[in-house]
Amino acid sequence: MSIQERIAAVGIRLTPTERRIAQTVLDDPTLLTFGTVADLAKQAKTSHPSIVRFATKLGFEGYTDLQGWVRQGVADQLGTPGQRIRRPHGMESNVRADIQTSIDSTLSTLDSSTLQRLAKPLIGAERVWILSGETSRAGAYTLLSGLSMIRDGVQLIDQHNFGRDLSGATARDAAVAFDFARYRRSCVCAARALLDLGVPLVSITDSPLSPLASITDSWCVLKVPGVGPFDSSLPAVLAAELLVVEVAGELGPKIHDRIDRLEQLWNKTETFHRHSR
Amino acid sequence: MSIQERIAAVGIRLTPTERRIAQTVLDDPTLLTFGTVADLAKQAKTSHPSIVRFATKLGFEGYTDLQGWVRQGVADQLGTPGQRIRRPHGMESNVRADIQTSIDSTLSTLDSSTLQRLAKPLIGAERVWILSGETSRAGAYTLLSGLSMIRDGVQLIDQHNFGRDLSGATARDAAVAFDFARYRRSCVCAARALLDLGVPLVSITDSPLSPLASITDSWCVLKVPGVGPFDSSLPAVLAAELLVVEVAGELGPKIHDRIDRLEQLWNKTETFHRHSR
DNA sequence: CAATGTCTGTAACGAATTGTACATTGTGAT
DNA sequence: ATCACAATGTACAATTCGTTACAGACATTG
Repeated sequence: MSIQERIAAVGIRLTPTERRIAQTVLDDPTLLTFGTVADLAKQAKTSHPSIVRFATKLGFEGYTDLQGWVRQGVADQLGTPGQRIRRPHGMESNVRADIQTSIDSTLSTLDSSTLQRLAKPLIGAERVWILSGETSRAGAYTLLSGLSMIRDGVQLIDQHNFGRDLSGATARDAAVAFDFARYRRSCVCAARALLDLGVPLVSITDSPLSPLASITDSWCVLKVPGVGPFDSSLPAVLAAELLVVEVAGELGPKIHDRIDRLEQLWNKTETFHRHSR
Repeated sequence: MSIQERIAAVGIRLTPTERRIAQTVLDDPTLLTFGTVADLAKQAKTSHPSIVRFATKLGFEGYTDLQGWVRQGVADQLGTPGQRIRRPHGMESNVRADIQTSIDSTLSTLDSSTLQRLAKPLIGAERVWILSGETSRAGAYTLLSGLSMIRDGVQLIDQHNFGRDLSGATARDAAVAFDFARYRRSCVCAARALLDLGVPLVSITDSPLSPLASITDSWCVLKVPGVGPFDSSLPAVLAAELLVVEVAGELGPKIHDRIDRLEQLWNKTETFHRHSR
């Protein structure tokens, strides 16, 4: 049983101060292994007794008992240095390595200037249309969610209603198309239709040979690793998030008011659970 | 420089008792990291001052100094790789580095055994319900998409129709809940409702303090980096994909037929663009 | 509005910590 | 034998530790 589990076990019964202590402990595990009551109290901005109460609430006799338990845990790991680097066995390590390099590659592909170029059409656009295939749905959703929070008029287009939704698109709008590997016919068609209407198109795909890369000049190519039987959505999601950051950066302080209003709305409608952090 | 090297450096100049202390320290490194002067003295069958003299002869101010140095050494190895990278840079907010370490941390959190534990309820379940908050929507979609391809009865629950959709859930089903940071009230409520119905719940969250961690025993905690104004969805998506891989692996060759059939269906309905790759 | 109970910080106390002054022992040289 | 000196243990002082008692603040309830 880890310290995380032990905290979670009583998580709901913790008072605000104890919750703060828990967070502090989770942020820096060394505090608990090496630190004293005073150290912890200072870091969590509370008093000594609250630390002790925290320890007892976790089911220990006192702080000494708690610290002893934690130390026993790290002492066990300390004894066998070989255990520390236990590599995941089997082919799994390939999947993990692939994911790492994929993220790495995506980050270097989407460097500052590329990102700027891709984000540019989205900043001044009246509306932003988002198109996506199946494996890239997560990326499209991320872009929708992120962009919606910092600007109006963002629409995710479902494959079932291309005609209805796209009919009002104009050259003052912009579109982002995600499409990977098995290019969705409907997605490609919709992208072509938008281009015909004069809408600037940003396409995020996985090959220069993609049907979407050839019909626009704002595009990027991401490397998509296979994870298990299917392709990973991570590069698409990462690209979407970086795009949001870029657009947010360009819009600057204008978005602060917007976010504040969103915050107030959430509070009023009690969207969130009470004990948030 | 390790403690062994430091002892060796002054090895020749050590007195008999100091030599005994050194041997004791080398036999059990735990004594130095956690023990007090009294503990060490007892173990080495000597007196308190000899311990202090031993510390000073090694070039430290006193025992406190020596122990602090040793603890710093193990603390460096103790923290996660992500924490280690972040240490020297201080509070620097580098989005790209944060993303890298976040992926890194997620991969190490979801090791083979943890993944197995989390995936287990999803394998035999009659139906799988997926709940999600806002920032984790992308992860929920990824799980829906991936799981749907390898098994039947996967449902993504929208916050607007919890009641209608969940009413038929039974103890033979399973549920996966994504919820991060600002815990969605509706998501927490739905999770509780499912638990009341006896449905096994797997929760993927960002803190042991999450309301979802405390009410189930299949859960994991992911580190979510801030990307721009909002939190990243990458850890959730990655977790979802790894879960799919795990479930797919457990189901084994059964899923091959299923995928083949899916393939044929796609071809017949011409879902994809002709020039694929 | 009073009563009650929970939460949390201040103050104090005994135990344990490290470091130091001093006494004792052991050893080798003269 | 005795002196010099290093090695080691004893005793004590100054902190610091963890813990407990107590009282004020705060919210909740009747």
